[in-house]
Amino acid sequence: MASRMDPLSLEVVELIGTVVGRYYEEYERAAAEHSLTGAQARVLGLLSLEPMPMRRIAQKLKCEPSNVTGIVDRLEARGLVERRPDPADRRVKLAAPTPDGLTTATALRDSLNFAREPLAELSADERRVLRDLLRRMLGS
Amino acid sequence: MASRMDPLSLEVVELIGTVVGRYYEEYERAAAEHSLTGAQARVLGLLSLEPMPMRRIAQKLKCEPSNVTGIVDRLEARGLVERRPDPADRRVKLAAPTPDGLTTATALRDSLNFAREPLAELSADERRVLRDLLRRMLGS
DNA sequence: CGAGTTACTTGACAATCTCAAATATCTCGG
DNA sequence: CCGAGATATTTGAGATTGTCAAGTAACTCG
Repeated sequence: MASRMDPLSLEVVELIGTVVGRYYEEYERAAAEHSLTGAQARVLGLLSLEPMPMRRIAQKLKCEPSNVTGIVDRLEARGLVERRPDPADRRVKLAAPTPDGLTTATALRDSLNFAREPLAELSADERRVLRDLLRRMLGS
Repeated sequence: MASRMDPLSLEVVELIGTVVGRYYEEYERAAAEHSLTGAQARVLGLLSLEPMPMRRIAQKLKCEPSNVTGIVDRLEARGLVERRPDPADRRVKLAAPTPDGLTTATALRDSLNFAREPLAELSADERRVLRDLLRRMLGS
């Protein structure tokens, strides 16, 4: 039972919850700055790393493929993304960022302030410790 | 520019992004287990700590009060929450969990496994260090 | 008392999400 | 090679979440 967790672990979970809240808030703010919704920003960010089929976007977002159709539709309508045929399989449509989309994706990454402000509180040594603890927590 | 951030900070941000993703996933899963949406689970969780006016729920969720109306409507329709008059101000409606709502909120907290699994990797000492780093990062 | 503010709801609309069904294409056994 | 079944995407219906503007009721204060 979570209610039997020790107070220390409970506090850590509480703190992580706060981090999650701030991160999301910051992400939505950065997306809105570019007139994008959070979902649109996430898809554009994904595609800026590597074009991919609609289905794979759905897997990354953990949602139904039919949902991705609408999100990519809106990004395409704004000229940030385009659908290309997959030469190897005519069923597949590869979503890829346009030059405009790439620019927006980069600007979006740069305006995601979350990192700077909170991490500035920590020294390099502390950041290393934090990195190692997070790595172990995530089992990487 | 975020792109000029040092590699260490970039990695920490990346790791935090992963934590955020897993936490959200886990939260939605736990909510769905009780046939609740994420938003409904968040409101029920809030109210289980302390009944509060609609307006304050909106402030906590950082959304418009009109949005809260619908979410509380659905929780009320399921008998998990009730609206009570505020004796001090007849404009205000206090949302409070029913006994059923409290039970569900507790079950929800207990089924939120996020904490256990990842934190189990860390010793008590390490958890203390993590707590202190997160506290400082969040400026509490 | 009355003007202005505050709390909540309602209605219209957009975006996100799910599910079921339709279409086009691929794959593989026979 | 052909046809059955699987796969990729889209479409359409419907629920939920979110915004904004307008409406109603109740409070506050000069």
